[in-house]
Amino acid sequence: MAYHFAPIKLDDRGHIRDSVFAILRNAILDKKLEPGQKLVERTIAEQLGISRTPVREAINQLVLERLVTHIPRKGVVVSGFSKADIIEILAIRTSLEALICSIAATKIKPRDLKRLESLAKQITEEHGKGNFKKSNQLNDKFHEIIYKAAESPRVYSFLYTLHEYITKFTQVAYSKPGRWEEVWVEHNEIIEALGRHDSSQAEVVAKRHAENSSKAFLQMANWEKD
Amino acid sequence: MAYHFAPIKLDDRGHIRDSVFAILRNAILDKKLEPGQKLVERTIAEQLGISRTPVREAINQLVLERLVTHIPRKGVVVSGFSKADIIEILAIRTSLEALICSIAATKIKPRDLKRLESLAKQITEEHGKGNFKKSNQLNDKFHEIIYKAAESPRVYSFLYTLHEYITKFTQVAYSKPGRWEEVWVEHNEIIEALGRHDSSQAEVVAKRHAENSSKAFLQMANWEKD
DNA sequence: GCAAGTTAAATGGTATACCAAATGCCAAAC
DNA sequence: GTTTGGCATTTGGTATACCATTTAACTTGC
Repeated sequence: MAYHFAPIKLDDRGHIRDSVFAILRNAILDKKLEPGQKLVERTIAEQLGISRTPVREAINQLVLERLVTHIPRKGVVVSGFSKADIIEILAIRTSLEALICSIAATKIKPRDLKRLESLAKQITEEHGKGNFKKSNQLNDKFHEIIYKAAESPRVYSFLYTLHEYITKFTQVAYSKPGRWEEVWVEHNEIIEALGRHDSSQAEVVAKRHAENSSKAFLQMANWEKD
Repeated sequence: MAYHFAPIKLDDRGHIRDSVFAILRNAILDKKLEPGQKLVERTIAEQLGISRTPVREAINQLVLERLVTHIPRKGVVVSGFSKADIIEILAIRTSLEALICSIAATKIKPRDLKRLESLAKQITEEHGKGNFKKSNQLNDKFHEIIYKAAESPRVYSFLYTLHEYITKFTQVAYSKPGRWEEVWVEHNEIIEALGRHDSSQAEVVAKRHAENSSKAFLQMANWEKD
């Protein structure tokens, strides 16, 4: 029930608030902090061996990311993610994946297309060898290349955040049987559309890819709560 | 060049940081603060007659909204919005409008459909009478009803923020000749799709509506800068 | 014994104090 | 005159102190 954090290491030259933000965020996404749990500035600051100020700033950022909810005159509590929340997040990701892919189609360079082709092959290979962790990493890289090719900083950062929610918060071993064979096909459809610089087609196939991933994801995740 | 803010009124019981955030945000969106201008915590705090703390928190929020940029060891400066930025923002809005409309189609109640029908008529009427301000207000209300019907808090708040950027930051008298006749048609297409609870169709017409609005907007806004 | 009022603890919001890094200016040395 | 070293100022980051509000417990009166 109670939380406890080890004192923070001050070795790094980064800002304490960012470290605190990462600590709290990971604790929530890893479910070390349960939904409904109250976060008390002073307590966290004492445990980390720092003052309230950076803790405050970290908590403010968590509020803006909706990972915690500020209840006036009550403090902040860890938000719960309902099934409806997950569905909303997946839907947003789907929309923005389609968007970023259609933008990327207009800007992508041959070099990145080559890297995508190579990655798509490797993903399938590694999965065939049973290296699921590796294939997931490569999959992330695949999408990251597309994200970056679009040169759309806002869409990129939205998608990055959403991606972390989806993969970290829900610790689903993301591999529905047969899904990776579909992924191979869909990745090639995406590469093909990007290669032809066909925005509308890229949008269509990226949307379908994200929708299928979302479906597979929801099927794997058995949700209890509403 | 230099900025100056009047001392803040402490009458209201809301948090000072929120007031400061609103003041700075409006100043940026209204171009009272020019891009590249440096924001100094102490200076703003002194001018507003408060301490640095709430100013700090307000500035942090502005950083997260990308209205100001934090340059390490330099301070925060007001971000400029390039044409590419506007295009990105319009594209995100288009995607999310299509999404929220498709969600709304599955959830909308007869009462809201009635209100939409009535609003669509009023918008056209008021525009016909030359009450452009009024028709714009009603138009916002029209979209707000759809936003709320979708019961998707994250999409809603994204769209809300984007809407403020688009309308406030760019002070375009948003009325390309002939556009409102199209709007009348498009609004009715949206109402029709929502009424049939046809998600895919709602998505299609909402996307087209947002795309056309974006086009009209970009045509009206003559951008000088890259 | 129960209820109401008063007080003390908890907690978040704000103000202020302190510190470290960086920048710029001034003086001294060449 | 130029360059370099050092000091002062600026500025943001962090710590701490103070205040207001709320909650809860305890006491006191019925």
